[in-house]
Amino acid sequence: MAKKNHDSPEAARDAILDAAEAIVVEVGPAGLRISAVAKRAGMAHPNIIHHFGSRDGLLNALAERVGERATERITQAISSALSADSDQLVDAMAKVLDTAYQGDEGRAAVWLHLSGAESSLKDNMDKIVDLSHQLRKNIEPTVERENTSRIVLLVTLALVGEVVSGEAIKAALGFEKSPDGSRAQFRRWLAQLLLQLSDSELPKGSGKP
Amino acid sequence: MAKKNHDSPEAARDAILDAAEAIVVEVGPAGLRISAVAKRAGMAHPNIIHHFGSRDGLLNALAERVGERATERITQAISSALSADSDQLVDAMAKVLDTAYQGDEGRAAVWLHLSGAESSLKDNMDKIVDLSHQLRKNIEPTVERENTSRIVLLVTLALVGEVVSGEAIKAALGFEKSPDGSRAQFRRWLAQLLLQLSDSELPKGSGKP
DNA sequence: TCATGTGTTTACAACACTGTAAACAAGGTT
DNA sequence: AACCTTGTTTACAGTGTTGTAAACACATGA
Repeated sequence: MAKKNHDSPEAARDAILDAAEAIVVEVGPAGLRISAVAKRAGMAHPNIIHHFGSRDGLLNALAERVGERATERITQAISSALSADSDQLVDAMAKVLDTAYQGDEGRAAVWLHLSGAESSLKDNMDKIVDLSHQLRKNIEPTVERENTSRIVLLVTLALVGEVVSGEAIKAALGFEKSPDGSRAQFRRWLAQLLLQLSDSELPKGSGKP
Repeated sequence: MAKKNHDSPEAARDAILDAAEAIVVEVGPAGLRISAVAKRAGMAHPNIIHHFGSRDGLLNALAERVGERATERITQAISSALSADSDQLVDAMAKVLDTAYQGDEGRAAVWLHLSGAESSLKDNMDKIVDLSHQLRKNIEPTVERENTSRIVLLVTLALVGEVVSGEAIKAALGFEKSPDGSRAQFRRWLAQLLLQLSDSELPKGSGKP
């Protein structure tokens, strides 16, 4: 006896992707077993292969969806910062970092990329750099785009590191976990630092005079 | 017929750890198969279990060795920077970053930590913060230790991110791979930025006045 | 020379996981 | 009402991986 069908293949695919995303967030990319995904989605595991072709097909589809969502959330947060008053700027910037650092989509995106799943990373990064550069130009019109790229690179790498082993490293360095503890303070600190970089003199392009 | 024995159990363990480290660097922690390690070390796989008890035992032992070596290399580089003249400081600092970012031990340490292997992370991070704070105090005696921790956290997270998906992110952001390309420039830029942070006004601890 | 210890190997057991094959169920279409 | 399409399930095959058991080889010491 077959269980109740989904109305459309899209609905089934979405249900499977939801389950897969939750599991990836929990156990990481290596631990993803399609039988576990099937159990969580309430179906038998061959159904997943029917819809996505293979385990890799599922991972790639998930990477695509998750990358898009994370990028949309981050670009939205930067856009908010773009239209913020200057006295709210630090708050808005901290929120950008919160958005990037806290979202499960971001975590899943990193995990998936880590496991070799492909996604349109370049397009997404381009959008983020564009918006970030607009923000920096709002603060100081003469800033160089090259520096924007560098700042985005630094923050992105830190984000990935945060996702991968942030817990252990922060704990080892004595950053408290509690809300409004030193971790939230760290984000505020970083937000201020990034905004300050827009104003102050950054090292020149080549590094050598 | 058994193949030529190692002289001591330590020699055998070292040979196994060498092979395991090379493989972890290549394929990441999830891809480590003890049979592959055995093949590379020129022995049969049960011998690995004989020496380390289990696959996890091997991973933990490797994490310990690799963490110690990476920490030693990094602290050594910071110590060099400590005794550098001020006109060589940027070079020395860039070398610290190179040491951290390029070493295979660093990559393996991150991979292993990622796979759940335990190591004495806190002790190693403490050493690094101590030396970094000495360096910052040399430049400006009034710097706060809290800020040193934050800077080390930021750079460490970025290092982890670099190891995990640095290739893809840098490529997506248009950083060239060639030696002396924009990646080397990025490290120089970051080195100058970090040194500059020692001089300029950093955000206050709480972030709110 | 024999005995003991241990590094090492071959053969195997047990298990988990992915992917396949065939049948079933439920909807829409003619 | 019969048919076709497709979402879904059960049963199974195949493969790869960890860990075990027992035998083997080589060194050291009595």
